[in-house]
Amino acid sequence: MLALPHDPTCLNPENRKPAIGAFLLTPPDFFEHGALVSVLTTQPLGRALDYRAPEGGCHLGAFVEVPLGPRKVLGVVWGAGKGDYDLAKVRHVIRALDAPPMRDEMREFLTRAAAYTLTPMPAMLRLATRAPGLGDPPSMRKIYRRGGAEPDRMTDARRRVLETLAEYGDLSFTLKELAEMAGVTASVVKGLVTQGAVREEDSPRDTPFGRMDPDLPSKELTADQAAGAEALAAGVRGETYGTTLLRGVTGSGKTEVYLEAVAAALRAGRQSLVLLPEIALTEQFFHRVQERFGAKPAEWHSGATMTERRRIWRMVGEGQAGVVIGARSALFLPFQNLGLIVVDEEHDTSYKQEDGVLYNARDMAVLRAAICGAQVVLASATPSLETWANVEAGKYTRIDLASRFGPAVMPQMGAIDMRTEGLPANQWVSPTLQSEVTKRLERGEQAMLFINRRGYAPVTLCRACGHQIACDDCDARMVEHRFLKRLVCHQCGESKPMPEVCPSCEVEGKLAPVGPGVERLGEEAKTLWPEARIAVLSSDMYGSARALKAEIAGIAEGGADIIIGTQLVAKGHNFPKLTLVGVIDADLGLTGSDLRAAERTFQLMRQVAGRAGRAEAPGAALLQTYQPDHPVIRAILAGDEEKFWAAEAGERRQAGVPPYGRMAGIILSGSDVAAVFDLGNQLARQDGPLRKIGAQVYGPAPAPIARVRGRHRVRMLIKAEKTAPLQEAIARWIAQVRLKGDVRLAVDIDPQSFY
DNA sequence: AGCACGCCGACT
DNA sequence: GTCGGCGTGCTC
Repeated sequence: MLALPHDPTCLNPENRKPAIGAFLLTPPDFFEHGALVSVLTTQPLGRALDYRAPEGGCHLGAFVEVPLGPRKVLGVVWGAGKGDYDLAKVRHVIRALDAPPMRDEMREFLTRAAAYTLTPMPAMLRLATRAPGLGDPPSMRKIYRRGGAEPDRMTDARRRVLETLAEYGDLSFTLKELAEMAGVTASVVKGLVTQGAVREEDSPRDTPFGRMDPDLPSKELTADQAAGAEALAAGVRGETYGTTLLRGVTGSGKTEVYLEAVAAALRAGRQSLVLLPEIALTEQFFHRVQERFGAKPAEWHSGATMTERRRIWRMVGEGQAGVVIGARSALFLPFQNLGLIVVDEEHDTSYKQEDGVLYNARDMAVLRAAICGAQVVLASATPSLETWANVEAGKYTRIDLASRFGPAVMPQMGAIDMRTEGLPANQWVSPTLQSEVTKRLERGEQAMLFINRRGYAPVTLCRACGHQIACDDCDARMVEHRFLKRLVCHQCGESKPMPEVCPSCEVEGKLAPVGPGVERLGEEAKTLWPEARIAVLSSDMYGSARALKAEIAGIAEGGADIIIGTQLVAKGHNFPKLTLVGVIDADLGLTGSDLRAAERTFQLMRQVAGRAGRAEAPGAALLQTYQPDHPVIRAILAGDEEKFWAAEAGERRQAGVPPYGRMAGIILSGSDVAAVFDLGNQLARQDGPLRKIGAQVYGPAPAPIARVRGRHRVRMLIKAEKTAPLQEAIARWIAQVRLKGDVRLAVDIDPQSFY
């Protein structure tokens, strides 16, 4: 059976069997010149190809350049050649690249991750070779150190240069650095080079990361935190696989605690990876890490430059980067000696999304750690039900952190029953919420209004003919963004200017916004509190992530009285002066048939509410709802998390859905609706391989957004028992059909949302 | 993924 | 008659 990230019993290194492919058993680790090797390329070929080892031979796992037709492509030596191809046609590897070979554990990780997510191996390999300039020789620069000779004539300037070099012993400098430190011009140094008193050398531009010192004084930990930190550190010292849920609300010191696990890994000489959702990769966070360890960690994220990426990839691979802080793709860096993976905000749904390959970084972190004998820390204030269930099942251990400020940090929760508020049309702040906000403003405190909808209004309706403006390429309504003066499609990002006349009936001046968005709420707030400083925070209103983060920092320091924000305000930012959070539409997300809706709403509400209040200024959270008796709303109000999870777990167990059953989503897409549905129906008819494992197929049905970027989308859903070998069955099932034309088929194992 | 080969429509 | 559409197949 396949090792499943949700099932650590399969991941125990002791009962782990060599997983996929017999070549992993005992392949030779070096191939002499001319020997047959099997090379996996990043081209979508579906299998590895045989080549002959290059002059000088190559190691197992070596990164190589191979000829493929008229082209040269990147590949990895995956094992001994199979010899099943006409030997006369087998070509030679062009060269082995100047990079440490891929380790066995990385090849095993990629193989098992590919099998789990049903991803073709070449696509998987691409994730692990995303280093720019992998094939290039290391980039060089000139450095200067003391040479053997003495200068013919000693001058003041020359003496200063030689003294500087003597003072710093065996350190070396660039020309600019040395000249600056000695207070001379570059020509003085050049003169000494000619004399042989200073030596000019080539040195790799990619330099190791600064040594992280685990023994610098850490922040003082409470007894509770210290105990948690020690438990995590003990796990790391054990040098075996294990996963721990580290649970604690904002302000409980989660970060300090897991940084002690990082310290333990550093002391043991092992590397650590801290995964954060992209949005949480803030300057502030890096400062904390630098403060704790006295040096900058490697930062791997989408905004990193080519030079930074190349340096990190190389240094991680040479073991010269002790701590990497990164977004999900950092999981595929070539760690040599990984001892710890922290997944912060483990419940965050952005860990699961596509960059070509559909995988959940949290689950892949567990898989990777299990393979290389590392510890995993899953940190969250509001863990996912999967993690909660794994704790209940005894697969993960659990550490709870109490708040530093005592239990009072969770704000007082209340519902505002919108059925009795008598709110006029086109207004969304109820009188009750309005007066509560006014109270905070009078006390000089901050209030936040939360609405999880970007833009001005979600729907633009023609009052003359009833037409709703939709995207030309998608079956989605376009959202007015008054800030941008445009209509935007939230599916494909397409936008167009706000029209004057209805595109359907061409009547002028009858287009009307319907429903609230964050911008419209901002407008309402301005009329309700004309004196207040109001900040509207939405990801699309700032040119760059940096600008947004700067804005948030300004607001946190008191730059606004009322904060109006979308989901992004719920993530990781502290607003110390904030004492009231008003949730405009707590019901949003409760409707629909998405099984995870309750979980997501619960987590989001807890997070937003968690922004309000500190020990010295207790907070309150008010939920505007039309369904105050809805079980999820009641659970949120009661603040009884354990009860909520237990109830939610019960319902999912009953329904046989994750994490108590297994699911997979199939997305078929193409420009011709009929062709896409034909394929779906054909798959539904030929469900033998799925029936054999007791799995059921639902669909085909149009996807929630049935057309995106001009491509029609059809969804199918597969449900199976937890122990069923789902991936193998799906692989056999889809192998029965051939894709014609531009029809595409994607498999989504453990989908985040399923309709 | 690329690139070549190959078999049917509208043009100099 | 040929130029060119993109369906099918191959790359060690």
